[in-house]
Formats: sequence, C-alpha cells, structure tokens
Amino acid sequence: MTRDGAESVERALNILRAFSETRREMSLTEISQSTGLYKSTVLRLTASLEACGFLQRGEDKLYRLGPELWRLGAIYRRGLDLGEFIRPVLRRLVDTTQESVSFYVRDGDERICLYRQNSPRAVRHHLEEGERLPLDRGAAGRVLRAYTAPKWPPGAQIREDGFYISLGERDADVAAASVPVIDNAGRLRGALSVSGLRSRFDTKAQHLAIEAMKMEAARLADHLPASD
Amino acid sequence: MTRDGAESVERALNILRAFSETRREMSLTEISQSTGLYKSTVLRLTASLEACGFLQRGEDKLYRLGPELWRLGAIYRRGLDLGEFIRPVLRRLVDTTQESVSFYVRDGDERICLYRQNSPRAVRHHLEEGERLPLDRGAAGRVLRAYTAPKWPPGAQIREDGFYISLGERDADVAAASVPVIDNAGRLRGALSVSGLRSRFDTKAQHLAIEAMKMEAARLADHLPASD
DNA sequence: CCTACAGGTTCTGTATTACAGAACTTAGTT
DNA sequence: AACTAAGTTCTGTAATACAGAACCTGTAGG
Repeated sequence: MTRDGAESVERALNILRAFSETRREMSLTEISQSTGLYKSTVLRLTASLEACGFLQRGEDKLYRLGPELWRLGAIYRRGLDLGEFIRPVLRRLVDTTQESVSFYVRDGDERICLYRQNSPRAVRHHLEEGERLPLDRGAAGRVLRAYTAPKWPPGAQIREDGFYISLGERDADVAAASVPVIDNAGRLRGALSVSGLRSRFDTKAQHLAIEAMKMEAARLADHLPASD
Repeated sequence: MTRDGAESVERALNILRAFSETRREMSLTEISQSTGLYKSTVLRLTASLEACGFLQRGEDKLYRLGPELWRLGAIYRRGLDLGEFIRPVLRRLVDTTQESVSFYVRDGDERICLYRQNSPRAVRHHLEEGERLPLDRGAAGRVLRAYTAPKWPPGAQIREDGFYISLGERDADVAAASVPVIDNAGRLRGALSVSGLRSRFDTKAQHLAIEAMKMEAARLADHLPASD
C-alpha cells in the first residue's frame, strides 16, 4: 500500500514509464521483467491502459505507447508554447558550435530537457528529450536555479555574468555552457545549453558558444509568445 | 468492477483525459465534477499521478499535466517520425489554399489529427491536434480507410482518383479534400487534408488544394524517414 | 466582527477489488 | 514428438479503494 495514493494506479503508470526512446515497444514478458509485476497483473493493468488509449497492442503482441499520450503531451507542450521557436535556434547553435545543444526548464527540484539537437560529430554528449537531470549540477541546472531562487548565494554571480560554465560536474568528460532565456516580460522561460567533450571545449569554444547563445536568447526574447 | 482491467487505474486515467486544450488546469472540485468521482477519491488518485510525474499541483492548488506526459508523448511522436517533415508541409499548404490543413493517421476505427495548421482567416474550420474523429465520415477518414482496408468497396474508386472530397459529411458547413501520403516503400503514412467553409470551397479551390497536396505528398515520399 | 459558504483535507468501516501464482494454452524450435 | 517460452485464464483471499461524513481553512458579505 502506498502512503497516499493508489497502488494499482502507480503500478500501471510504472508500466508506461518503462517505455523509453530505446524501448518503444515491449512484449508482455519484457514489461513484467521491467516492472517486477506478475504477467497476470501486467495483463490486467495493460487492459485498462489500452482501453483508455494510453497503450496499443499490435497483432505481434507487442505493446506500444498509445495516442492519448500524444494528445496529453501536446497539451502539456502547448502550455509551454516554445518548441516552434526553440528548435530552429538549437539547429543554428549546433551549426555554429558543432556541439550538442539543449533547452531546459525547471520542474521542482529537477530540470527537464525539453528540446535537443545533437552534434553531428560521432563523439558527442548524448541526451534524450524528456530526460530529467539534477538542478544542483551542470551548467543549465545552475543557471535555472540562479534565476528562480533569488536567495541562492551563488546565483548573484551567475546573474551578473549572464552564463555558467561547468567542467565535468555531472560527467567527468563533459563540459557545458549555459545561458538563460528571458522573455520581454522579464520572465525566465528556460536555459540554453551547449555541451560536449571537455577536451574539445576549450576557452575559445566556450566563448564562441556563450556569445552565440546570448545572441539567440536575445532574439528569442523578441519572438516568444506570451505564456499564460 | 471493469470487465478486464483495474477500475482504479481507469479512474485515474480518466482524470488525465479530462484535460484538454481549453482545460489545461483544473481545481480538485473541477476534476471531481468532470469525472464524477468523490473529492476524496480524486485526492488519492491524483496523489499517485503526481508521484509518477503525470500531474503537477501548483501552490494555487490547481492541477496541470506533468512532464512525464511530454516525455512519453515525445516517444510516441518519434515512433511516428513525422512531425519534422509534416509541419512545414502544412504551413505551405495553408499559404497556398488559405484554408486549415491537417495530417491524420488511422488508429483502430478512428483517425487522429496528429498535426494541424489553422487558416489565418477569421472564419475557419477549427480542430485540435490529438483529436479523434470517425473513419467512416469526412475526406481524410475515407482516404485512410481506402488505403488500409483493400476490401472496402468504395476504396477502389478513391485509390483510382487518388483523393476524396467531402461536402458536409461531418459538419454541414464544412467541406474537405484529402490525399494519402505514401512513402517510397509503398506504405501509407497518413492523409493530408484541407478543410474550410463549404461556401468558399468551390470546384476551383478544390482543384487547387488537391494539386498542391499531391505535390507535397510526392515530395514527402522522398523525404520521410523509414518507419520501424 | 461574525456568519455562511465553498473548496480542500482527513478519517474509517466495509464491501469490493486486485493480486499472487498455479494451471492451462499456444506457438516455435530442436 | 518433446521441450521451452510466452501468453492467458482462473480463483481464494488478503489487502485495498471507496463512499461519504466530518472537519479545516480561507474568503466574502452583512
């Protein structure tokens, strides 16, 4: 029994959460192994998920995520109102820096990578859209925190600089630089981040990335639609 | 008790489904009214939804959809692999026709509007992405059925024509034209559809829309990434 | 300042449900 | 034909989720 909720609901949601970019389809047995639930339990829970449009089961017996997630994900995304403007920016930044570029927003004590454009280079920092990362580590995390928690002591310096560079904070081989995206109403909408191999991301590359992101962030400020 | 599934799971999923483009946030009482559940039941089910990232509750006590839906919706969308290619097409078709343009896929006995670009005109056919519509009515529904149910008698003529025009099939004032999008492997990927006021959508406008959609569909065929 | 109302939260007895897990079915492989 | 693995069905029972009353809190109006 869960502390406040409904155990069977969380079991069903954990079935959904077992899907990922690399696990877009799963058999009954794979779901059972992944979630630790008995197959008969999985069968019963997936029947409800299918009935409500959250899962689909093909004639091959494999389960895939269902269209209701698209609809709800689109509602969530439109609440954010950003993709249309952010994606082209990320592409231009990849062209300029030749490194991977992301856009993050804060969610509680974490940050979420909403949009991502990976570097064309074979050796690159890999990350998936939708992934959650800590707030207290990594360039984008610190930038988001600096602009959303005014009383956080290190935030003053970050706001003064207007950017943050992390060298191996989350992963020893990865370096990243990040700048905030603030709209014309003065509200933080998220953080842009360029990340790549630390050995490549020298002072010159850092400077180039920061200037390019600052320019794009300023452009975005003029174009972002007002949020609610 | 549900026939095959878990009743509490379906209740929780119905809470999620109560959200829409026009109801992006709801109070506890609104969710209770919308779903017909007791407030204490809603409180318990939403606790699980929040714990798993499917809902968020602000300090204003309002519930909003959570980031896990973005992540799962993105997985679903990337499974489809289309948005990147379809959206620019829809914009060009809106420019050409000055009417609303959609892209649909079949899902069981329904079709889903995956992507949508509305007409800039004040009076226009409105629809939301993610919405489900019948398969047996409306231009896109018939096109999808013609290419996915070879034995459906009216399908032969539609395949021969390569398009379908509906005049007031779903809504008396709305007319639509639709063409299939078939990739280079010969697989149907969905249907493009232009829709607008019937009084405006005369023979000339229909012809223009169909030719423009056919051209775009042919271009898409060369660019669509292979699906699984 | 007091009262009323509406929304949100807590609590609990009990009927109902979801589960574990065995047994069975089906399909594929050797 | 035998074996294995995945999927499906079944059921006794422990555990759960629920209804709905009671309570709490904040706001508005008199």
